[in-house]
Amino acid sequence: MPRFITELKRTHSCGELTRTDVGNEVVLFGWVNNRRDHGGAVFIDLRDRAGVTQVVFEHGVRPDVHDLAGQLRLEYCVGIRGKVVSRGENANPRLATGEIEVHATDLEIFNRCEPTPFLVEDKIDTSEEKRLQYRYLDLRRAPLQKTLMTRAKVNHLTRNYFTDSNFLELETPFMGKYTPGGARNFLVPSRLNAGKFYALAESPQLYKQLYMVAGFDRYFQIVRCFRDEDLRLDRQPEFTQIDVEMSFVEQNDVFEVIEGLIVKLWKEVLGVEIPRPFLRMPFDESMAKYGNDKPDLRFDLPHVVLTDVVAQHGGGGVPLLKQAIEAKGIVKGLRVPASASFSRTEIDKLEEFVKGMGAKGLARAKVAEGGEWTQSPFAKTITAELRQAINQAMGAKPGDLLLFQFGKEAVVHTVMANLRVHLAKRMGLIPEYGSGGQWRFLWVVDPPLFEYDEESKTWAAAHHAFTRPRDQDLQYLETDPGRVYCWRYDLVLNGFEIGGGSIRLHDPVVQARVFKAMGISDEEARSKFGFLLDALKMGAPPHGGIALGMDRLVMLLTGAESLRDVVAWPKTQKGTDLMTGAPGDVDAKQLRDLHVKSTVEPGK
RNA sequence: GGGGUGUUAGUUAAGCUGGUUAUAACGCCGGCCUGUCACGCCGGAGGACAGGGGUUCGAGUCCCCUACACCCCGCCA
Repeated sequence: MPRFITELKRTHSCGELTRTDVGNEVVLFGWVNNRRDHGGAVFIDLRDRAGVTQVVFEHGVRPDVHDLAGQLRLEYCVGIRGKVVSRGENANPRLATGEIEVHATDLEIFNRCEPTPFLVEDKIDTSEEKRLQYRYLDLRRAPLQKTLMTRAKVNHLTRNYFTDSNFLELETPFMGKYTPGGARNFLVPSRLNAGKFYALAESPQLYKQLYMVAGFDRYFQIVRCFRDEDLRLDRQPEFTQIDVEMSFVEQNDVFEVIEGLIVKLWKEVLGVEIPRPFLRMPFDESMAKYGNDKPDLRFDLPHVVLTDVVAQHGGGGVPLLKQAIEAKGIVKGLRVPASASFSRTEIDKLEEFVKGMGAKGLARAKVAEGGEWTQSPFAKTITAELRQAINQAMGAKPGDLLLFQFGKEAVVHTVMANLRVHLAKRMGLIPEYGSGGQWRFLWVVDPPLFEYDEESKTWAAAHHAFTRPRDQDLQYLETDPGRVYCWRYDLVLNGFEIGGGSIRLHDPVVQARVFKAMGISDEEARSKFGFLLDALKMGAPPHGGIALGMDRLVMLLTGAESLRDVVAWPKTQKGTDLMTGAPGDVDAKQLRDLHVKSTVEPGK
């Protein structure tokens, strides 16, 4: 028998043989996806990343090969040689290669396989814990193989798109200087510099701006970023950004380039035409109507801000509302149409849901024929005037359910934003996972430059300190910082933030005023960002850019339920790698070399 | 730091108001079978019920704590 690999080279993948190959001799390599042993004939579904082909071993053809085939088990890695034969009447329409099969004349078992911890099949039937522990087996499954192939395609298309548009792919350091603010950094102790630490880059932000100063006026990079923050369904501690920066541009120029990329990706990957230009919405409108800056626009269910209405009526006889107004809180309502018909029990469940997010409760009212409220804690005390005003503001109709939140602005927004999405899923307006075939792209634009930090009683940069304020707002920089809006933008798709960026502040004079408004002294600014401030004084061009969350893009493109399904080797919610056991212990000598001493007691 | 869901053969699940030997399917092992494709048939092995503590005559089942996984709040400029 000739040797596989050295003498018998692979001629085809397991996904490409068709009728036209009938009669040809082929060599296939792959894994045993399934076996059906009939004694005199053994059927094997042979799988590689391209697909599955049925291979038949018949006793009458080659008794020795047939005997060996009898040893085959799931996930054995094998090579076969044989002849392509039409299956005629026995064709399997569920298989892409179902019209043919290969009658094997040679077989080599490259490697046997112990019983796997779970069956390698398309529709997985095991815990995510097991999948992550044996990730290389999980990755053998066709859905994940397709996802990673899509990911590779997105990489490829992105590189071509930017390269064709005269962008340069330039790299930036992962190990840099720790800069305060923003995401928590992973730290790397320096062996050569006792007591000093590198920080892993949370993004290439500063370096890409310095590329602009250096004159590389169109930059992009598909780059890994590191953030030591708690994980979520759409957040991993290391993730990939499509990072872009351009000189001599305004916001519209950035949108133009990015929309072009998105349209291309959706067309090439999904065959879907995305209309341009994308919708735009001011940040304040998004907060008011949806409670966050990443609204899912596949459904309506808007919030109604009732703060002013309630204030005008002095709380309308409801003590809780009065207190909320007096404490400078806000009041929001959400109208659930009568058609949704939530039962009392279901509404109580909604209340549990919102309490888990910091809500004190879930005030509700069912609207009766005459506009009266029933099943409501407010029904008895609220004045008819306020009730009517709220009904009118919310467009309430008989049978509708009105839900309310009031109190601290941030909590009300968060609770109502999550409630809105939760309701939409319960009402079947959007699926639990996936796009449902709807792609609602949105630019959220024009946010405030600062947000007030209750703890430190200071104005902090809502994003980063190098975002360009709107020219017409510069007059308020010293007197009323909350009125200063800026050239910042987020790209949102179906409730996910898939990108964000800004036009940068390249004017050193304005930069100094921004730092001052933030209560940052010149010395402090110098010590933290001196290199960038110097650079801005040396002919820095006007510039701006954006970073797209590459993993999230792929997650949405593939309909994956979580970022973990589009990252080949992801971490668990506690940031561990269940396959390798990282993070792990290191020995005392390593720590000594790094001038590091752990504060954790041994055994803890 | 907080709220929620879960953890029973290799895997997925069943196991009721606590009761004697903890079931099933797939996988695995042995045997039979030449047209299966969720192949079929016969036989077999395989379990510290996540860990610890408690209640009880008796705990997979009830209570408490811990660990791990997942979802969310905080956090993520």
